[in-house]
Amino acid sequence: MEIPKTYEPREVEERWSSYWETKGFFLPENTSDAKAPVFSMVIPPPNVTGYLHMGHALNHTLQDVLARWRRMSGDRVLWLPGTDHAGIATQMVVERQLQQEGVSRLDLGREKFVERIWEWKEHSGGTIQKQMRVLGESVDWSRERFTMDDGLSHAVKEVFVRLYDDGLIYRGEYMINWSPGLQTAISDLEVEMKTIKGKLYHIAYPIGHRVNSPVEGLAEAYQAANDGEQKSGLLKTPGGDFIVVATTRPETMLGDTAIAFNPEDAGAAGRYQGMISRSAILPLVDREIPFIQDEIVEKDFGTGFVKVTPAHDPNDFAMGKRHNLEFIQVIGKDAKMTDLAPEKYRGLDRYEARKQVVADLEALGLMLRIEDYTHNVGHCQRSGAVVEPLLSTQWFMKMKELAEPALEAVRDGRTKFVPESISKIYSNWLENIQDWCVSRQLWWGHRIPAWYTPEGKAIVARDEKEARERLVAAGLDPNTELTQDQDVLDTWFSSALWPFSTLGWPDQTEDLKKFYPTSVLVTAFDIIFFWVARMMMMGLKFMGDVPFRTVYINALVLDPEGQKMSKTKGNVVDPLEVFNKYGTDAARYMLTAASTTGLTLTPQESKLESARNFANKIWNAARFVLLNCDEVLQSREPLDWETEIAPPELADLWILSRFNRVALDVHSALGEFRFHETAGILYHFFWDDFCDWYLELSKPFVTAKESTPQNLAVKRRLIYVLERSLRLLHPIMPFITEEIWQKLPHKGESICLAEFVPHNSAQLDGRAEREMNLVIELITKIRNIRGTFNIAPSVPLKAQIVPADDGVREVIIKMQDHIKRLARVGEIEIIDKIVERHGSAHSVISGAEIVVSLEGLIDFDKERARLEKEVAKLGSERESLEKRLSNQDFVSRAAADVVTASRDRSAELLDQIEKLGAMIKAL
RNA sequence: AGGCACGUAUGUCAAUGGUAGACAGCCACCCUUACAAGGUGGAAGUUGUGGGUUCGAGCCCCACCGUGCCUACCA
Repeated sequence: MEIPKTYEPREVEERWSSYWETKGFFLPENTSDAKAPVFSMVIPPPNVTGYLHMGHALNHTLQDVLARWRRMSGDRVLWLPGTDHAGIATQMVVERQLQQEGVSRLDLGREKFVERIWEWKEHSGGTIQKQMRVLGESVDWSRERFTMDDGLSHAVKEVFVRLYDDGLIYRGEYMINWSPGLQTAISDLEVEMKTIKGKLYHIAYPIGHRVNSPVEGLAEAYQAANDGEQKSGLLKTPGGDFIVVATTRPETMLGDTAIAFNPEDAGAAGRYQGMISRSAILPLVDREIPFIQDEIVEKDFGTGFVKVTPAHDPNDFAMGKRHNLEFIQVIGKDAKMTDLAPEKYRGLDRYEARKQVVADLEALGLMLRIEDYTHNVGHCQRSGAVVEPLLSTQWFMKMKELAEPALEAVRDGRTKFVPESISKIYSNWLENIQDWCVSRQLWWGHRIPAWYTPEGKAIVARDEKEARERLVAAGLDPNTELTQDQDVLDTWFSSALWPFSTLGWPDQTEDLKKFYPTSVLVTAFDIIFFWVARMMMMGLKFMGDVPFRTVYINALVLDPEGQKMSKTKGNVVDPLEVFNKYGTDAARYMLTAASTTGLTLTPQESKLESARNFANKIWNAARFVLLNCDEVLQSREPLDWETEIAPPELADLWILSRFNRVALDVHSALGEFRFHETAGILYHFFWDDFCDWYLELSKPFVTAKESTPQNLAVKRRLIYVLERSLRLLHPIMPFITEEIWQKLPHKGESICLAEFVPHNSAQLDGRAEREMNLVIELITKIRNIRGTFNIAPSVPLKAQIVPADDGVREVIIKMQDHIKRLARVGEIEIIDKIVERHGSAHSVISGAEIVVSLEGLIDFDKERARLEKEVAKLGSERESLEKRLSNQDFVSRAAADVVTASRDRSAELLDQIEKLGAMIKAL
């Protein structure tokens, strides 16, 4: 048999991923037991324009680990894949394409444009799906969904209509976030606040008089008025009174319809007593605007006067509503000044207008001060443009009523977050939730199912036919002309339905009954609000139950320097490159092992190397077995542990016990999403226990030329443990385990469907573990001596061992051949008492004393130092134990088993210290 | 501004209130018949600082210093 010395992942991976998919192993129907428990997950649908990034790689790996583990544990597993239509992103991609052809989407028209997008999707859209296939993710491709599919679109309409009928969706003119870059409204969540260095402009507004020619000296007067303790924004001059307001956006003053100040300033002792009865004349516009009092204005900020632009600022909008102000929209959707602005400014871009307004105010002497000012400005997440708060008619979803059940479901534990601390963040957001603007001025997406009569009355219905029926019901002419709303819904609207729309809702399908609620959602932290919370609300509203029992939040993947990855920083790591370089299994292992309790994950080259080495270790352990166990491997039937030819020996009982403990631990760790621990347990079991000890112990029998019954039994058990270990490793490292498993005696078509090893408590063997630990410790101590004195491995040593009791004696006799070989000792003598001390090195373990003859090799200073160091180490441990034990409070208050353990340990330490002391003395 | 995390070996991270571990790196010796992507042994820590609770604190509480994230927004 030819087997390469190092594991070559690439060739292996290609073979198995296509095999798995062709065979349909990942369909839940594949589970033979129709009554088996169900385990279901929906994938967080990636953006259809996207390609796999490290975050997906982590997210998908963890889901795959869970899916494979549950599948092997006998569950009917559904892991449903799909993508979302990413309205804005996708439209942008195709628009950019058109731009290169010199065509705009408007030239093409809506229908043709949407056709183009579908074409694009068919040809270029499936990148992530292809990547997922390469990675062998165990999703059910037969159930793949896309948010723009007929079924899911149907669900979207149904939800919209029902929410509307329930009064939870409404249309109205409100202040929304307008993205001038994208020419659409966006939701609050899509606005990203960035700190910007801007200016704060202090502007004087005249009270009760017009300013037609430049005013002198106002800036100085303003300076003087604010020099002292008492600051004031009211300037009295021979030419008349002025008030001063400050703004970061001077161009909006053209739309001012009031000046506001805090009611306390208006009171008897207030600075601005009496102002309420006066009015200002808006410079450059000459509009007379009133003063209003409003709590929202802070007295201590600036002058205490605030200009109010109800059509261009969310706070001002609220004040406008409260005080019945005029809403004058001076900036349009194209971010240019409208016809409602004075003629001079019309058509100017908002920033051009700002310059002009500033210049004009300066010319009039009304610009009193311009200071540097750092503040936060909303930017459109997608286009980067500065968001314009605009008054606009849009569709909204009422959230308060929907949020309450979603809060309750987490409070009462119907849905659990892992880690638990996430639930606080979730609740906090839901408790302060605002209504959701769901309409988007795009062409790609679910068109809003609303029709308008020529008079502008909106009829919400599933289709035009139903809209006409509803016309009749409303007593209107069914033949009246109807035009459908031009807008589409936010992509997240359809994503919010994902856990049930993908399963066939609103039809009561078998899948829906079987797989809803889903068992687990694995997702990233940053879409808790965008997605998780909204799914909770929609699931509870339309399915009457939570969409998932557990939400596991995976870590945020940082770059190797610990920085957040971003395209602008240019530090994005392509997971496919990493997976290619180190192998998919190694990369998966690294990601799993790095999934600790923290919220971030910093992949490191060294961790990947270590993971690759682990894969190679597995490969070579298997290589050893495959190259040496021919006669057993010829049998294709799985092997039994019990074999009549030779009874299990200590090492066998030990590894079996260890294996069962590990199987048990892995089960419970995965059950609680402790991925890091799972990876660690398996690593140490396979490398330390299986390779370093069990496999090493087996060597004399396995490599022996003659096949005695004992040799055969050892080989059989070796293969037995290896095959089962592969099963435990499979969820994390699917490819290498499949590759090897297929070469071993096994049952079934694939390790994917092999049983995930029932742990057998009866095979836990504390005695075997204790005895084997003694052997391991003994060998380690002798190796330690060899290392200290730099004795080459080729030089055989002579060891004497003093067992503490007959049990130990028996173990040493039983294992002496192994001990000799692994410690490279030529001769072992079991003695009752140490006689020859001079010229030997000594060691003490729990249960035995060891003497290694080093005639001519020993360095007494080194030996003394070594023993004294050991004494010091044990001594300090004993000291602290004794200190504790002499404390009456400890003895009386600490748990009994802790006290007992401390006493035992202390006695043990004393024994060893005394023995070591005697050894030093005798040197 | 408010909220939430986090500060542990050189790096990245672990550790139900019971004397701190892993991986990588480092030092020494070894190509010992699966693997040098390996083997054997070793060195490395006042757990950010200062208090408190407790028989006992890396872990719980308070304050401070430092770092990160989220939410909101101040004109």
